Amino acid sequence: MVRAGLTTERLVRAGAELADEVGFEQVTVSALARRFDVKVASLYSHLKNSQDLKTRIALLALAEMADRAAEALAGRSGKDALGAFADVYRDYALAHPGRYTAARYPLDPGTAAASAGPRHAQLTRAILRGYDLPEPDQTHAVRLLGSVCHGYVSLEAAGGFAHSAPNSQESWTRIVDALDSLLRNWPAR
Amino acid sequence: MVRAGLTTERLVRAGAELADEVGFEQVTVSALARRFDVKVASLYSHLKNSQDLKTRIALLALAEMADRAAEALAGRSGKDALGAFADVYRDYALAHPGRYTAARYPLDPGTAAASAGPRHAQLTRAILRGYDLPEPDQTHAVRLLGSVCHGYVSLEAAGGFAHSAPNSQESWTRIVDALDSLLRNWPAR
DNA sequence: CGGTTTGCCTAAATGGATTAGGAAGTTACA
DNA sequence: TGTAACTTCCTAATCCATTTAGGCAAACCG
Repeated sequence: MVRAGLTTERLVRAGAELADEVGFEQVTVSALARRFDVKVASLYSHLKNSQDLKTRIALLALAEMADRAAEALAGRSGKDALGAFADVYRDYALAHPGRYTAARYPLDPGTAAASAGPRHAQLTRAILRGYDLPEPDQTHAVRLLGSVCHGYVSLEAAGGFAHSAPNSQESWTRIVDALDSLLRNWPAR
Repeated sequence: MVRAGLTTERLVRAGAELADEVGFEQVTVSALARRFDVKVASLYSHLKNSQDLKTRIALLALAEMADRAAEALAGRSGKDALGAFADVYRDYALAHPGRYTAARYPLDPGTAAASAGPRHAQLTRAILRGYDLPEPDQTHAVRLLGSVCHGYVSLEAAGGFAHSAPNSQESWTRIVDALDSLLRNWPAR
C-alpha cells in the first residue's frame, strides 16, 4: 500500500484550489478524496467532517487576504493606502473566487475570534490613521469601509456590474476617490 | 387518497418560510416534502429540481424587497429617502435571514434580467435624483449605495458587528449620514 | 357517465457524509 | 534488529438527499 501522504494542511490547500476551480459549494469530502485518489473515509483521520473542511478553507482564505492587505499597506498612507487596500480584496476575489466565497463561510464566534478577522479590522483601522477621525467615528468608518469592499466585490463577483457601462474598474476607481473624499470631510454629528 | 393541494406557488412560499427558520442552506426538496407530509417525488411535478426551488425562493425574496423599497421611497427624497431605503434592506435581512441569503443565490443572466434586480437598480437611481449627479457619476453612486447596503447587511448578518461597541444601529445611522454627505459633495473627476 | 388530465404515489438508481473496525506502513526504542 | 505503539489508509455499512420512470386514483370536462 503506497501512502498518499495526506495531512490536514495539504487537504485544506487542495480544497482551496478545488474551490477556485469548481466553486466553494462544490467542495465536498468526496471530491477531495477523488483528487488525492484515495477513499473518502481516509480523509476523516485528518478532518472532523465536511464543515470542518470548509471552515479550514475559510480560515486559510481570511489569512491569505490579511497577509496581502498587510503587505499592500506597508509604506502607504491616505488615499494611496485606501486604494491599495481595496484592490487587495478585489484582486483576491477575482483571482480566487472559491476562496473568496469561502471567506464568508459562517464561523462560530470562537473560531471567528481566532481567525484573521480581527487582523482585517486592525488593518482597516491603520488606513484611517491618515484621516484623523475621532472615536466612535473611526469605528463607523471601519465598518463602512468593510461594507463597501465586501459589498462591491460580492456584487461584482455575482455579475452585477458586468453587463452595463461604465465598466467595473472605472466605478471602482471613482468609488475609492469618493471614499477618500468622504473620510477627509467626515460629517460631524 | 387525499390530495395535498401542492402548487409551485405554495411550495416556494413554504420554502421561503423554511429558509427563515432553518437557514437557506438547509432548504431541501426533502425537507419541503416533509413539511407538506408528502413524498419527495411529488414535488417534482411542481419544481424542476432543487436548484429550481432555490432560484424561485431567491426571486420571491428579490421581489418582496423591491416592493418594500418602492413603498418606502414613496413620498420621500434626499437623505430621508436614503435612510428609508437602506433600512428596508436591513430590516428585511433581520426579519427574514433565510430569504435574504436566498436573494444572493446566483442566478443565470437570463433569470437575473427577468428578476426584480433591475427594479432595485431603478429605485436606487430614484434616490439619487435628489442629489443631482451627472452621468457617469450617477452610475458609480448607484453601485456604491448597492455595495454599502449589501455589504453592511451581510457583515451584520454574519455577526461581524455584534460583539463590539458602538452598536450596529448607531453605526448604521452614522453611515447613512456619511453617505448623504458624500452624495451632496460628490468629488469631481 | 366515460375519457382525459392531473396529482401524488411506489420503486429504484445515484452519490455525498459519516462511522466502525481492520490491516498495512512507520517509528521508537530496547 | 525485533517488536510494540502509533499512524495511515482501507472495506463495509448506514443514512440521507436528489432525481427519474412508471402507475393508480381523483378531479374535471364533455
